[in-house]
Amino acid sequence: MTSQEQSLQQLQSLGYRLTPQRLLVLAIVAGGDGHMGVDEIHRQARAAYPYLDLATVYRTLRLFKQVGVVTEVDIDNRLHYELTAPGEKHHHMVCRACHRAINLSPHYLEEFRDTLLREFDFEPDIAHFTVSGHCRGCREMAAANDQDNNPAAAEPADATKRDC
Amino acid sequence: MTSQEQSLQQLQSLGYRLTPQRLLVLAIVAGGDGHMGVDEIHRQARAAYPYLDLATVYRTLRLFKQVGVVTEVDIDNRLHYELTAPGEKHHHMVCRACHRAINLSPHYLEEFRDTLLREFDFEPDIAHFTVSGHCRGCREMAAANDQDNNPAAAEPADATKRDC
DNA sequence: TATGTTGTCGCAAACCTTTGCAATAACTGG
DNA sequence: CCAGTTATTGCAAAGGTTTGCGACAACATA
Repeated sequence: MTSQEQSLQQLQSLGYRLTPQRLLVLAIVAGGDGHMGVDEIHRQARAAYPYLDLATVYRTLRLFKQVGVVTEVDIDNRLHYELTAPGEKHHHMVCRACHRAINLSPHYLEEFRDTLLREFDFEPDIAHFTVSGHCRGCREMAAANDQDNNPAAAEPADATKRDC
Repeated sequence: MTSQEQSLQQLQSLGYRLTPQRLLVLAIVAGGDGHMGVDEIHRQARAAYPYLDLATVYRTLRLFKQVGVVTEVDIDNRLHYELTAPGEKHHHMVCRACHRAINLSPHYLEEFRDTLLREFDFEPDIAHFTVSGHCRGCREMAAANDQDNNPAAAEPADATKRDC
């Protein structure tokens, strides 16, 4: 049984129905290479089934996420989804500047999770966890720029407003 | 010099302008008790200055956040803001079920930050960090409910769909 | 296979938030 | 204190995402 079929069975066993729309969305996310934007998933899905509504895509992906079939990644305020590869689960670090996503092994979060659970009885949602910040490349670029505009003087707003 | 005045000076030194709108929003957030929703801030601000636009409130708060004057908390997909108390900085744990926010000492995140920085050269944005999950109370309630509906049988979708 | 139950769909409208733009106002230097 | 520069405003419209609702379709049962 493939992992896709497993997912479908799981959905069904939880009382959800297997609809063509869901099969389609699952197939597309599974076929994609890495995380995909909602609009891209919708576009591809429409090619096969033109009536599929965007709202349905959102609802389907939200369900898949809830059940653990897909992982949600928020990239620059846009939702992206990728198949949750069993056995190769990972979280994401998303760069606020270049918007690239870097995979992060769960190992780095487990300790954090354990601490919160132990100390506060708070169960963090680490299954869908995204850390935003600034990646190496963008940090180097920012550092270089700071050197350029070097000559002391607090740079005025527009330079400061750079995202990176 | 109060911490508010400090914030204003900082804005100015970064090249931003001190406008009545900004003073107003700052005063309201400072006057509020804990984090406030954007609409609430807007409503209160309008009482003093009816022309203030919601977009301006959003822009102002985004700026304040960027500069570190306020801390952003995402509660159930709605932005909330609170003054960044210097010396008492904290992060938040937000419960996906009851939507309450629990403060979290920075201490718990610093180690995590150091690791990411060391291992990946990735600087996480811990300054504005919110961990979502499920708090003690809601977890206990969920556990209790599971006991009720006990008699085996995978509960159908609607029970599973509960948020907590 | 026929029938009932109820989860799901498509549609349209709402939601919160961001953005483009021209007019305005805050700061700078003279 | 005045004029020039440019950050900021209000407005309107767009953006991505969610939601309410009636019609429909998936599953279970007989």
